[in-house]
Amino acid sequence: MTTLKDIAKAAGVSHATVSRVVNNGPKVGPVLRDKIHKLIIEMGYRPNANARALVTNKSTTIGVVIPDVSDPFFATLANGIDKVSRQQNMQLLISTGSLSAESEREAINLLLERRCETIVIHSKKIADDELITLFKAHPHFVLIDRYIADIKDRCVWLDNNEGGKIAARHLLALKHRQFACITSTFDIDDPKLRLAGFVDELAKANITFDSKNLVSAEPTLQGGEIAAQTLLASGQDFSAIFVYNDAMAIGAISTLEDNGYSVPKDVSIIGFDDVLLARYSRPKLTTLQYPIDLMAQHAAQLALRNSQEPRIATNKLKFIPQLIKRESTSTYFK
Amino acid sequence: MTTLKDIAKAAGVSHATVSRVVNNGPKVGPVLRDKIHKLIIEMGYRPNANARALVTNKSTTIGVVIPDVSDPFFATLANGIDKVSRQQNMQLLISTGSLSAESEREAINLLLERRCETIVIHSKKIADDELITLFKAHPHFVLIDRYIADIKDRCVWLDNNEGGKIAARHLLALKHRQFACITSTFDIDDPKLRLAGFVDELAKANITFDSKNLVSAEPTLQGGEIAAQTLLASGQDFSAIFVYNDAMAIGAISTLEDNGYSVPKDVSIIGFDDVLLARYSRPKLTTLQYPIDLMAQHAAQLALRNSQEPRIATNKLKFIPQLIKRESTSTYFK
DNA sequence: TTGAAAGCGCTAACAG
DNA sequence: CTGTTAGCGCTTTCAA
Repeated sequence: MTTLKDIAKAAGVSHATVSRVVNNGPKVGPVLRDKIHKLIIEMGYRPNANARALVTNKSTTIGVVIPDVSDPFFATLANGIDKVSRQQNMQLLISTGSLSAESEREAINLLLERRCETIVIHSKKIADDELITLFKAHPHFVLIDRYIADIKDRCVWLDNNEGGKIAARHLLALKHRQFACITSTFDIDDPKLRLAGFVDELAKANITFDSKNLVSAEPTLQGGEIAAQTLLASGQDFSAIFVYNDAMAIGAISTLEDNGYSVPKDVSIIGFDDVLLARYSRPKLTTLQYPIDLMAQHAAQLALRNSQEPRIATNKLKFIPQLIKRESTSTYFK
Repeated sequence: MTTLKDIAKAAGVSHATVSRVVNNGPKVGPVLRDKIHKLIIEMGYRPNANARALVTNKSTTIGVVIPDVSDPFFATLANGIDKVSRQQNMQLLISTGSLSAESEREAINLLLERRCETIVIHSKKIADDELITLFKAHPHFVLIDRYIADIKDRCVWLDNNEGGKIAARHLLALKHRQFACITSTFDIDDPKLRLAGFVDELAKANITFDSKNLVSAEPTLQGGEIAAQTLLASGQDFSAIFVYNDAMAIGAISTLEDNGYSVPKDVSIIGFDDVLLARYSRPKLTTLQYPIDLMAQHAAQLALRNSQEPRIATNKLKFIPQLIKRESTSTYFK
């Protein structure tokens, strides 16, 4: 590829001068400037970003650690970050670290080697302690979708617990009194927090959640189908189900309807996340919105701000899921 | 950040030696090697990828130009590339260039500056000529989702025309004789090719497609809803609709059902793409599968192979959409 | 087996 | 306004 020197040689000037015109630097004579500009176009010169990064110690790159690009949730997350990075003329470097501590660590390391300006990390598997150490060492890291008290001003997170409470209040207001829950088998905090919030809120209304009505499965559509089958087979009574996420909720609905139960007439269902699917399932799904796009944008802004001194953390860090009332929940009357 | 020199100083050796142990290079004494290894861990050394890229002229980066990370189609594309790049210890640099020639160009340039090992480009707006010139200048580029004859051994593409034909054959076999089409207003080739294939195949069966039954809208769910309304309002007769993509098809279905038409009983609908939604809509959508994940993997492999001499192009380049028969189409009988 | 030295392409003083 | 120079962190000969 053409380099600064090539241009300099062709123009009969020093490479410093060429560098100046490339960077619109301090005054260069208009004649020279024009001549060099022409040469740059003609010879198809493109500055080498690596060389630049090396000398300036800036990389115009924002790194993102996510488990999987194709998952709509993470795709939306990445997109949120991309939106703000484009505004700042930065680029997205994605490092996929799927759900093991080892691979998350590896993903972070790769980004570290790239000397990204800043890094937004979605990590569910690395332990709190390790993350805390890591974040102390790298002031430009930001954690998304997870709250750790010791580094709380660098966590952009959703209050899952509150989400569970909101779900409970919604169903309670609809006069439901017997509940079931479908949760995820994945060993992360989110399902526990959502469930705990839900159960706590029931308790406040003097309802003890019967753990026989709790079923776990994989957090997928199929998982939801299976969980609903289990629930049905158990012969327990319930008029409403709080489901870990929308995919499972939609799976559960299809099982229920296949078994002659109508949603919401016989059973109310509430999901979590508000993915695209939720809006177009039949019945349309009542759910709790996970504003991941917005959160990602905030995380990116925070990250960018943290990457430069002085660090000011005025960002919104904690997000509350919002109830999206659609058609899968209704008043209980029997 | 810690550098090679820091480690060298701490170990009392030259930085060349440290470089050797970092790269498992030619024999370094086992004692030294151990000592240095320890120091590397202790001091948290991470090689600077930019410096490395500069000197080796390799970047272990694979660039991707797509309009939008959050669109499930492109997210899947990116994921396909990510899969093969991970295998090769490469990383994904995403450059979003939305739907204007200028921004696509800009996205490519940014990747060029990064000296990516190779670049997979999804471009719908840059003219053929310009792309041809660009590709001649950069033998490591690969074009995805578009076919240009002059650079055909570097295009990984779907035969959209054939897709239209397959749709037509399917509906014809189901005894439909009166058709409508919903197409996209976006000024790219895909909708035209799909439609042309569809119409041509009808012609083979001696059916002239009535252009009054053709409606265009934005290629989104809402677009599909609107298009179906227009179709309904026109009062034309048809028993089957070939829709540009799944999102529009699902939108069309919801409009039809809201207006008292049952799918597929009254109207058969066939989509295109086979996105996730297609599998979980009600009725489940009959559609043509766009194997974008697979295509992206092939593109990445081709790209990687093209980035090193000698260039051998043994890859599969042309893909044919496959009919996925679900519930939204059925035999016509009236 | 190890070190010295050159240089990748660029920016940023510092001179002139 | 322009050139000279040093050096970013690293790999890679070439010597020792």
